Amino acid sequence: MKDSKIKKEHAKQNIKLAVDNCIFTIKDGKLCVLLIKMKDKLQGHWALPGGLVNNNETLDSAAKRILKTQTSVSDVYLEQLYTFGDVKRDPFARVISTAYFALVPPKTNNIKTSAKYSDVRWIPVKKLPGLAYDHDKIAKYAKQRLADKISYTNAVWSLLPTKFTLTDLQKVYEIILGKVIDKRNFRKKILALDIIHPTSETKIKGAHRPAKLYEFSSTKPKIVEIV
Amino acid sequence: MKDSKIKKEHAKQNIKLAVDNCIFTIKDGKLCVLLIKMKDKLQGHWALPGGLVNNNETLDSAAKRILKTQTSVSDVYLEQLYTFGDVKRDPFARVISTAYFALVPPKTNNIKTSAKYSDVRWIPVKKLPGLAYDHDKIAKYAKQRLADKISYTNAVWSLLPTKFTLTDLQKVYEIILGKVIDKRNFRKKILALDIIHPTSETKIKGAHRPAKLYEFSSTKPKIVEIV
DNA sequence: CCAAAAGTGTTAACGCTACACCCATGT
DNA sequence: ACATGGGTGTAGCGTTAACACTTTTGG
Repeated sequence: MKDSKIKKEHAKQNIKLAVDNCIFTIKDGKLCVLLIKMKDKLQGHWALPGGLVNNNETLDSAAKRILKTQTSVSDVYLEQLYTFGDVKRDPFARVISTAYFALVPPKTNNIKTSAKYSDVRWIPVKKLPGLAYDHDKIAKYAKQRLADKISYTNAVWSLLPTKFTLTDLQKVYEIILGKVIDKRNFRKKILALDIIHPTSETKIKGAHRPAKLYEFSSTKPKIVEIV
Repeated sequence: MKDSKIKKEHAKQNIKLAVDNCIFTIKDGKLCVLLIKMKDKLQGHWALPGGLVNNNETLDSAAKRILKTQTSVSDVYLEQLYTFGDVKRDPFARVISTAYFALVPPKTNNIKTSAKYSDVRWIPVKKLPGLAYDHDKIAKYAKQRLADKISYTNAVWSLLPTKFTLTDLQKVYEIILGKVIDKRNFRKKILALDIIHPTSETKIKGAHRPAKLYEFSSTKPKIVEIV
């Protein structure tokens, strides 16, 4: 009895290590997550793009490599989110997964399926299908982190094109935080922070006054109180 | 050439998964970290208590088990910190480690070395020796998280005995944040938050007015703006 | 009576919130 | 001229930061 317990504790570790990426963008005024559709096991299910870590790469580079291989998305700033270690999170094997998340600008539409999956798509977070493994949990966690993050950093820059109007910017905040924001207060605050500045260009769209286009002064990560 | 690369990528994953715990307390007015002194490999070096995850346990329970086994510390709320995945962080093998951190009250002095290590001790963070592996990095990260955490939650309760004076409480904040705080403003703010309440007891210590003893109204995690 | 820490209020500056109208454009 | 979204200011309120003296005790 005692022996078997000791034996169990000292059994050779047989755990696989994976990363999963939760990538957000804003598309058609909606917050979307990048999902892949699975082929073999769990066929037809949607999941976050993820995979096993190679022996000779860091976690960060594994996340980057897997994202690129599975979806063709590259050059994004991936940030580690959390490591999910429940014993049964993967029904086929013991796999622990470190989740990463990132924000990409809306133009990132050059997503491509790899041979390993049957589809890649941006899915609105409000219409997420049930995801494979514990990816629902990961996505929920990531969404919360996103809301926190844009509230106290300038991270929102990576969800916008290089030039944008103040209304565009405000909409991003409203979509992610899920609430309406007062236009005058928002502008006052964001301009006072000195993280964006106007360009000489304007955006003409429809029968109304053209909007001034702004750009971010710096895309270096910066802590600021925004909302 | 191309073949060897593909082979490498598809090589069987051979990575071990560990947890490391960064446990804080306040001792003699100093912020301290719980360290173990190593016996075999890296003999004589200090390190955070850590070890490999078992096949049939979650990450959280691994952290708890390892902390108890190596130091006899139990019943603490461990929170996941970050997962460190550099390729060379462990010079002997490829080991990825998920770090946890926790705060314990100063009375936790019943720490005991296990046979596997030669010592366990509370070491002031200001006097940390160079630690084994990448544990310096982990400890630094944990210290930052601690400062953040006590600033916007009631987590500080787990660093104090059940009854404490307002001066005790203020000292904890000053030690962790590394700055002096105005006594009147601090008291006003902390009392307005309604997370502590006075008891009928006082603490008499030395030739001066006795201090009222307080307790926490709740030890449930709670988000509050403190400093 | 002296030393040592406990305890206690007020004021000024700042930031946040709420709120409504005119502007520039295309049709 | 009208419809549409762009753009702007202010007043009241609450929060924060700065600041110094009295109280209670033991020796």
